[in-house]
Amino acid sequence: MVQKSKPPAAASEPERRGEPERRGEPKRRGRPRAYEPEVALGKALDLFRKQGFAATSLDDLSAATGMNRPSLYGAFGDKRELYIKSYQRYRDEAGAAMVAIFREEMPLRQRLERIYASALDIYLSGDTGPRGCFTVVTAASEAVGDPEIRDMVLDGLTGLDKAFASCFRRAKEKGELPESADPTALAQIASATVHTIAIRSRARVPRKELEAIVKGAIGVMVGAKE
Amino acid sequence: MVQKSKPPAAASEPERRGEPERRGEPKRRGRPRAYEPEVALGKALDLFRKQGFAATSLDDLSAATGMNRPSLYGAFGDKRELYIKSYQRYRDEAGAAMVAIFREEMPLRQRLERIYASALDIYLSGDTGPRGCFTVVTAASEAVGDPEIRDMVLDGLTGLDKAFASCFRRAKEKGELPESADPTALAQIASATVHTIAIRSRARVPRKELEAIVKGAIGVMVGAKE
DNA sequence: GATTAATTTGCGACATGGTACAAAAATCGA
DNA sequence: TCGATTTTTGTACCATGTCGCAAATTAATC
Repeated sequence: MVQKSKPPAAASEPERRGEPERRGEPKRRGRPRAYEPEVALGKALDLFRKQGFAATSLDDLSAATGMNRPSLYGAFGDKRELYIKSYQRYRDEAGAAMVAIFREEMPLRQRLERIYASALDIYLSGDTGPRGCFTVVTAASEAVGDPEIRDMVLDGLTGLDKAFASCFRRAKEKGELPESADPTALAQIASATVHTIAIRSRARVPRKELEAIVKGAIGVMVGAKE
Repeated sequence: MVQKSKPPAAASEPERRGEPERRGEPKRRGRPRAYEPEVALGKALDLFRKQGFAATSLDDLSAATGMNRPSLYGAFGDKRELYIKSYQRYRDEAGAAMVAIFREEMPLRQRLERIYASALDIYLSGDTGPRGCFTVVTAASEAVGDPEIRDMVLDGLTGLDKAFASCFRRAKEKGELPESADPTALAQIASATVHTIAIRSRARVPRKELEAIVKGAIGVMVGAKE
């Protein structure tokens, strides 16, 4: 029970009821919702990442979000739709962190180091256990049977491939890689390294070991650190 | 319904009832079982690989194995025990195929090609969809919450790492790799490549693309094919 | 007060994991 | 030959979970 139906009686004057981001929107009528969809979706995402789709019941979700089932249903649709929305949210968050590092100007090795450090932060976070990569976990489970989910997962996988590829291409142009380097192949190795640490993180391999894997992989990709 | 309770009235003489491997065993008393545990376990494994632990019900398992629930329970224990036994069976099968290739004498590049071809065969098989790598799928789902399962998964992951590492060490000794090559780092890349094709296979990436990934990775590991 | 929208309660039909128990089918001993 | 014994099978059952929905309730705006 996280956000429960306490009437927000704190500020007795009716001044937008503490909702943070309601700017120019057309003033919601009717009974105000007792939850914030954004934070509820975040809680749902946490649960799904922890337990997976099938092992997460609506009651679990209801307890975690503080919304009871019908409210959940009304706000997000059924369990599958909630899973999809959670996944989109994940992509927005995790993707944003990655994109920032891909965009910024820096040497190749440093960029890779920061990408993997960021990935490890995401995969190893979680109170009750490492939450792993939601894309990888979803690929392993729901993607086989659900075409819509599969397409989203594929989009995530190839998105990372492409980001890495263009990153290696730029590095090659700047002379950071030998002329013989194959940016596409390197990108797939880089993605594979992301996937392997995602998998291993879920098996509770400690961060030190994952960092060693990353270090070795970077060494193979851009040459051992002199 | 796969092996159903047809009394095996075919061979009317009571000559071991067609059960293949009952050699010198002390003659089972009581009503004979209507199933063969080996094939039932195989069917259970298929289902678990397809749907995962949580999404597979005892009724599903019962239907697939042709055993009804009490028989299932008596033969293998509860659902979790059955999952564990299925995983051990998978490791026996898939592991054997791999070990054979690792043992045999052949050039490094060929060995890698055969390893990955064998992996792809395993991951892409399945009537209803690619079954993927059971180790990877289990790592992503059950390994987080179940220490016993986690240990088995870790054993599988590190087993592959070690096999690759010793394979690269031998190759280096034989002069197939430059003196600067780092067998451990290469082994982790090789494992990562296995993991990435395992993940992607579940997202229904076509075999051609997976083979291209493998080819690129081999190129990075042992040098592009001249 | 009327309207609108979100909330809560609670239902109904069904699936789930697990078990109890009697009938069935084989071997063993006399 | 025939019953006793042993093991598996099949049916039925239980308590609990499960999803989705239809009322009824509450609170805000008009």
